[in-house]
Amino acid sequence: MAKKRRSAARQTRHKTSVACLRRLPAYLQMLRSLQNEGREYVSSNVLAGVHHLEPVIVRKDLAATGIVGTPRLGFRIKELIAAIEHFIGWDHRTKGVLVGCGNLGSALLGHRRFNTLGLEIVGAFDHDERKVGRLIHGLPVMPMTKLAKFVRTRNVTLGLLTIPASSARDTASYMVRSGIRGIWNFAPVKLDMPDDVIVQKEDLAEGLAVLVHHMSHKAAASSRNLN
Amino acid sequence: MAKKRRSAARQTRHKTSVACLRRLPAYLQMLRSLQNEGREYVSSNVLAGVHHLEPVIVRKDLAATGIVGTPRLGFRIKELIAAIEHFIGWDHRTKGVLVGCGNLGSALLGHRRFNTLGLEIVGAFDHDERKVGRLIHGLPVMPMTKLAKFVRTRNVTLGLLTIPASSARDTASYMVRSGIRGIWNFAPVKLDMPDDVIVQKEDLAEGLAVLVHHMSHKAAASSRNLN
DNA sequence: TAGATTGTTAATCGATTAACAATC
DNA sequence: TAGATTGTTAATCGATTAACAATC
Repeated sequence: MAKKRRSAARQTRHKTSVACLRRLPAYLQMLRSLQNEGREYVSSNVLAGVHHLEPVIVRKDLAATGIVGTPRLGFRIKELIAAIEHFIGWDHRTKGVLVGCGNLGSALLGHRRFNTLGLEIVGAFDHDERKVGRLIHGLPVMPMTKLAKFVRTRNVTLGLLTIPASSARDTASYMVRSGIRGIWNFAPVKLDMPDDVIVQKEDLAEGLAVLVHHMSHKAAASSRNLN
Repeated sequence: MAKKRRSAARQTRHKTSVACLRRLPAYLQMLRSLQNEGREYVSSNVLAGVHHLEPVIVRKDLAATGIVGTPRLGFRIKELIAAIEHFIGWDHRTKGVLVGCGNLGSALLGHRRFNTLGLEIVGAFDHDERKVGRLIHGLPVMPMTKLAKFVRTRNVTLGLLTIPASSARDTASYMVRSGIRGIWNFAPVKLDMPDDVIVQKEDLAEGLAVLVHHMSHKAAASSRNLN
């Protein structure tokens, strides 16, 4: 029986699928609000309501975090929150610097939700000297020349890249040379980085393409019936 | 032979995968810059460089748009751009209204790249009366009470939802009652909508979870070798 | 105990990759 | 023609779903 139990935890060794990782934050959000309501246990069935998921998918995802539930009761919410946070890496704060204080960059600097997501933006940088010194949501914009020292003394590992496509590649290299190990890339450019640097690309165009295609297609589908 | 040719175009009828749709914008971006360089043809091999893709994936994706290439030459860039834009629905402007002029909303209002992506935000709205009347990136913020009439007279089909989670659901319903057919949802909430309304959810937490997990895991992987 | 819910194994589905014939 | 590149069919892979035994 003890052997059985360990097997669930061992799943952690399987390479976790990106699909699973992307679903975990939604569970977390729901779990927190259930916890605020004073509930103690939750079933995979309830959690599945967070999107349009099958309960068995939820159980598979949760198993990946090493958590074990109780038949008839479900999962202990408190335990589950801790397990998911630990699994993602949100149980400790990750410090990040933001490079590129334009529209999007400024918005991210003011994004309070990051507090809930284990991310703390501790420094803002920009190439543009005219922006240097300004306060954006309480953070002073610093010149790029101070990046390397800042990253080292503050022990920052993550960088948010929010500059135009043209200079994104050079800036990213500079960030990595400064000690950054992971880049959240909001520029519409593919970054070629050494293997030990993690890059996560974020591109609004992707979601918009899916949305607009579905909208045009839905319209097409109904008018096609006229044939 | 003519029959063979038509079969490629016929692929359009297959339900297109979301994965494919998400890749198309990146091809488009590269195609445009190749066109600016004056090139006329491109191979699937070159396009594959846009991410870390296999050329055969690119050919499959392009086939979904109905385009047909030429052996040895590749694809005519001009034709290909038109085909992708048409397929996604970016060959005609989609008009959108933005609801929620906070940090993120303001940033999106100033996001010039949407011009390239067939999206034109023609109106900005907010619940907060104090924001009404302000100009954000040239657009005046309007009160929610004017939404329905605006949507109808301007023939707007798309809505960008950038308000806090708490009121997102109610606001979304109101948008749909006002005539909106598609919602680009930036609030961390699942929206339950009638089947004929398309919802595309955008959640930064997903990408961040993937990034942070990979970063922690990479670190764990190297330190694990010490055992 | 009976019943609800978990965890696991097997089946299905769809997307990616491999292999290769067609063709300019 | 020879060779590069396309388009297609078959094989592989991985994720989702179905089925069900385990268990509180």
